[in-house]
Amino acid sequence: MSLRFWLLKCEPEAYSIADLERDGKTGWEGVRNYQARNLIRDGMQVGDGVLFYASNARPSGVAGLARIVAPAYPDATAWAPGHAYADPGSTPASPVWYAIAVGFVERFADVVSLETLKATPGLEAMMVTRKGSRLSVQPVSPAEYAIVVRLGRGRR
DNA sequence: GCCAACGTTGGC
DNA sequence: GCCAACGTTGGC
Repeated sequence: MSLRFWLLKCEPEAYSIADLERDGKTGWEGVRNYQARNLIRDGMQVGDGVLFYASNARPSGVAGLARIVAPAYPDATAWAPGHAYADPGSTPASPVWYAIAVGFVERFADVVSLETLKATPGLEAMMVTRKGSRLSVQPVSPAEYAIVVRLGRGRR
């Protein structure tokens, strides 16, 4: 199966591309939206490319690249007592929520801002450029991924 | 901090 | 199953 591409959103205050660079890889946990869950559990494969998107940032935008480094696994934070993302509906025997392991690839010298994404031909259909798109896990086409990588590396 | 857009919840 | 109320997201 050929590689797929994704956009993952996170607020830098919670976890930034610099944190991922430091850690090398991280568990992308705490997703509590069914559409996003389905993409993680059913769509992501090891080796897939990830646009690391910083939301609620100045500016918001794609801060770098990552890669899926392990298959999806049940999100144990759902049944961790007192955890901020605890969900009594999800149990080890019957997990509802899934997480994915993401590895650092590259940090862009400059964030490719949402404003730039919106203004770049070829990205009109990209979910993140559409008004009101709140999904924290989004599919990205190979062509869109290539365009954003080019923007991030400063070549036009 | 504001608030529009969206997803979820729950009464009926 | 409808839909109003509510909570959250996220750009600005």
